[in-house]
Amino acid sequence: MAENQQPDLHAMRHSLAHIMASAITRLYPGVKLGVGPVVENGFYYDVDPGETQISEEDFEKIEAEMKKIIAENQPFERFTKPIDGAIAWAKEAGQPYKEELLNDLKRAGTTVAKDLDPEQLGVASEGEAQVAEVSFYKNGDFTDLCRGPHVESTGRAGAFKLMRVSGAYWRGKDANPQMQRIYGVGFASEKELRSYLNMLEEAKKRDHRKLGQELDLFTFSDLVGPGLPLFTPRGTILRRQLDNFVQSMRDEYDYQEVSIPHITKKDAYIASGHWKKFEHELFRIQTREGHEFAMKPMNCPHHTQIYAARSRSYKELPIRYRETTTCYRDEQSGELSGLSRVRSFAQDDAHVFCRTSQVEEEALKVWDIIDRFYGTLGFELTVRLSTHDSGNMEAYSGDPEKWESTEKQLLSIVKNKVGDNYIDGVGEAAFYGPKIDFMAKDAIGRTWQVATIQLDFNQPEGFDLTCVNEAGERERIVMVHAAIMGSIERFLSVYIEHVAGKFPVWLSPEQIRIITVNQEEKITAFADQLLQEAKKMGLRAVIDNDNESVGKKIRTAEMLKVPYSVVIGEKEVETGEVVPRIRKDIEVNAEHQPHTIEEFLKTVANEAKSRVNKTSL
RNA sequence: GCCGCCUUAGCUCAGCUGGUUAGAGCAUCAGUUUUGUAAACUGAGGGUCGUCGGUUCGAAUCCGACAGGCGGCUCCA
Repeated sequence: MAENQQPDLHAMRHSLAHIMASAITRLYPGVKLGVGPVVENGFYYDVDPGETQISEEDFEKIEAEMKKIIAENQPFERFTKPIDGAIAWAKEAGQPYKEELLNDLKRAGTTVAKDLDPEQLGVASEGEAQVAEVSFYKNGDFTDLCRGPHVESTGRAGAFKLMRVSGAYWRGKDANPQMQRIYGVGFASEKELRSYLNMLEEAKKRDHRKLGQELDLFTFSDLVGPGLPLFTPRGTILRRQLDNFVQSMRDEYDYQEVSIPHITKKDAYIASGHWKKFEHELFRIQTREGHEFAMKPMNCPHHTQIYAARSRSYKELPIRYRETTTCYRDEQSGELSGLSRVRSFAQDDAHVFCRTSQVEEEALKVWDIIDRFYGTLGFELTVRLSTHDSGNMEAYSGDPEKWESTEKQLLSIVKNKVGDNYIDGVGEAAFYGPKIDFMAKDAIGRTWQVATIQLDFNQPEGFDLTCVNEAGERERIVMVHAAIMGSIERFLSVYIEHVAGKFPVWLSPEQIRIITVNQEEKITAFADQLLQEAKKMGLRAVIDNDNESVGKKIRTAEMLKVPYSVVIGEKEVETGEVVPRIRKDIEVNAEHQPHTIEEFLKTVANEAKSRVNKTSL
């Protein structure tokens, strides 16, 4: 079968992890080993080298040793030991982490930390073993506890490169000792390795932090503080255009815009349940009279109070509030990164207050907006149903039955919409309810969580939200939380990298750049006339009348990724026509040809209006 | 927050093992030039080498703390 002809990348990468571990053991005797699994594109091994530290400067040495082991073409030999014999082996070999894993295997039959009682992790056990024997793999003089599989011998492990070393908690718990995690990538051939490394270079080029500076979109200030982005005029245009697009679709579905303050009393978060869970992530404010306030980390409590300002009839429902507004969360400093994770961010937020019977229709309306938004921006979406983890109920509010029923409701919505084409996100729910999350796949194949539709039965309880029903009784309602971009900052980080800074015309901070050949009066006047016409049509145009060569000014326009530029000189003044220079990614139906100013501007304006990345010029 | 690495002009970076007034390109500003589709020429300004402290006759260079950034871990309403 053809499949058998394919190199088994998983086995190769796993073998590379062992080869790296054996190299490290040779170079750093006494090193204690953690785990060494296969990950996307490669592998890692967690090691505890004791007093010494392994740094990226040591990679050359480790790689050389690995290459030696590969050249020795040691066979991978599998053998088994009874569980108690294995534990004795770990003790003797001075491998306490392996011993801990073996104890878990013996007692619970697994080493997966999240499936185990945290109190019991790694504790030695007496009595009957869950696992009778365990397998080992040996290459050369290196032996490791391992389930396999491996390639036949070290010579067949493929091409690799060590990438980085970082800290990682033993078994992912921050109370545990921190080990050094050494990452490598592995591929079947040198050629594939090189093409992967090239792809990484490409990803670096479109890094939103780099483009944000080059395209003058946003900045950070040490005085203002980490995680607090400052948007320039250009960046603000982008935000505004994206937000307008979302809001125009919300308008179709009769959302009403509301407006709230950015701080609130602590009491609101006690009622919502957020205080209990996120007390330490709030920016807190003490008033001079000693009352405690907090910067809002989300908008639902405020919005509930607009709903709750008077009694509501069932006839009014659903009531849909929307607002794009900034939230503040005191994220851990090590978490902050560009626009992807910040301490102040704008949510394009909305809350629908409705009866349970109205949830499906409302969710589908939001879903429609999400489809149109991401479709327009060229993302492929996948859906995740994020539900609670019944083994970890302390992370959630409300009773389990209510969780079951609301999840069933969301499941049926998802099934109706996409059939079985969704991901099961057990344990991914919000503390107040299950949600439908949307993941966008970007132009270089990475996926990011973006939009979300959340069903909340807890906050209506906490804030006692009701409507008066047909029988004249107070009836509990539910809330649907819906963000399309989620956070504009985070969305921008994804989107800037998706398009590599080449925004479609409707989003471009600068749509047309008018370049003068020289500073002669008639040329400047013509350029200015073009500028005024463009402005009249609602286009964002800029004149570059600097005393620089035309080549230089073209270059500047290219580097700013302006979609259209026109050069204005003697010729244009005489004929009254322009030959637009069009950014390469924009699809054109014809060669660049002269157009009257009116034709040109009309075409660009149409393109901007229809939010496509095409032109009929 | 934790582990590791990094921090020299607005940006990108030189500055060997500590040794006189710290450099370059781009950007900025001024002058010359009046330019035709990806970088004209000349000149000028701009840095208490992230901050504070220490070692030393002497610190951009060595050590420490703090701040900020990067890569991970943990977390993510």
